[in-house]
Amino acid sequence: MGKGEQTRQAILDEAFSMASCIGVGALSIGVLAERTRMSKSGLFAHFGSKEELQLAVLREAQQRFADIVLRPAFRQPRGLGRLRAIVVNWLSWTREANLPGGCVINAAAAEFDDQPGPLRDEVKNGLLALRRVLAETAAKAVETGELRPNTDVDQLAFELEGIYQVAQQSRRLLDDPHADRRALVAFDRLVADHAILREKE
Amino acid sequence: MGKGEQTRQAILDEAFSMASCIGVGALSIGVLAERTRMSKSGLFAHFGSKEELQLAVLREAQQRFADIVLRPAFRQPRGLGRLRAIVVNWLSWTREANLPGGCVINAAAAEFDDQPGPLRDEVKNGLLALRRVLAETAAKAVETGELRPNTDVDQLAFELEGIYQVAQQSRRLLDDPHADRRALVAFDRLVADHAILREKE
DNA sequence: GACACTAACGAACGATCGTTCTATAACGTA
DNA sequence: TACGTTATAGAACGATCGTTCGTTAGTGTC
Repeated sequence: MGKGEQTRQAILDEAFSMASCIGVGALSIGVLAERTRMSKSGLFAHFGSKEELQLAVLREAQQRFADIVLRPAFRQPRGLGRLRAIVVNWLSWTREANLPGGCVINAAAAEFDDQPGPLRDEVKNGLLALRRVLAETAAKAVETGELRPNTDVDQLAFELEGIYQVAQQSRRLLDDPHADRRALVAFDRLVADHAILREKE
Repeated sequence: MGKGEQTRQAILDEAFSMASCIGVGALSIGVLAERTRMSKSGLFAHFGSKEELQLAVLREAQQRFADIVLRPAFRQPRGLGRLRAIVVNWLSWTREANLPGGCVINAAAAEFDDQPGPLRDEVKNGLLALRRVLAETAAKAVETGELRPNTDVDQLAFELEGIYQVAQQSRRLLDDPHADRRALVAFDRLVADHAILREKE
């Protein structure tokens, strides 16, 4: 990795953790330069525009999400276990990644849902892709016979996303120490509703 | 209502709808003055500081929420019907209120969850109060015998909030036209899980 | 008609914003 | 060691930020 690439990654690291606290939209090149002990112009040269920097942060977030949440879960055999692994990793990924201020992606989702442009598109595509992964993982649990054949996997992905969002809000804003537990309770109930009943289990 | 109060309300109306699009944190006194055809200083005098203006917007949001979502629902007799009325009003309240850019409160929740101060406190208290209302409404449905006595009403409020959040995101960011229907499906299933079973219903 | 009070204005403040330009280091290759 | 390339710095730009100040209208009261 060349020197430039190395610096760029260091900037991105700092920007990533900053964005997690104040939001991608509130990122400031001046403050970021100060934190990385660079000049504004030197830092700026790595991205060409503020928007490009913000996009880079969003892409970085998606990549880390895939590395921390999805990839490990996919080492589980397909089925309900894999789906549950995703949820468990998902709930704790802001602690694994360098995200002192919570999930960048969901914050950006609320921030840009009304502002057309590349940033909104990036967030939208990322979340659509995630929904697809969730739905497909659920579909595999149908194949394995763990979920009922008539399960609406898109509805399931929808509800999973809801569980995640409220868990984040409860933990971060409302300081609820039981948020994760509540999220898992919700997940188990949700899955049980679509599970194929086995006697005595 | 005196002249001053009238102007202040007009400013607040505009700020409210602006905040819904760009977020409470991104409100700008200059832009707001332009939109209301006032001078920056004239507008500023009504609030004394930007933070005070932001607080006023958040309080306005909570008041409108109570007027549009809660008050009408409480005209229903206590029980599941009332709970469902809250959810239905809740899902559509951004259309009733002047909220072209979605729910201000939830956007602010994501924005300020990491920034201590009066704004975070205001949002947190508002959302805690909402959770309380939801839980108490559910508790009344236990009293009427519609929900099981051992229902965890706080867990239920938690999950309701999740359903709302993902519905917002699906509708606003992902442009999903079925978001509200999915939310109601989720609600009905959630309630059914805690309902007292009646034969043939 | 003088007076107090409120509402709004216009100008200016220092700070910070994103961005541009030019210059200077540092580095890789010959 | 010289040269081209890349990486970073420094200074300045015009714009906008929140805020302050002094002043001017409008309004009701004695």
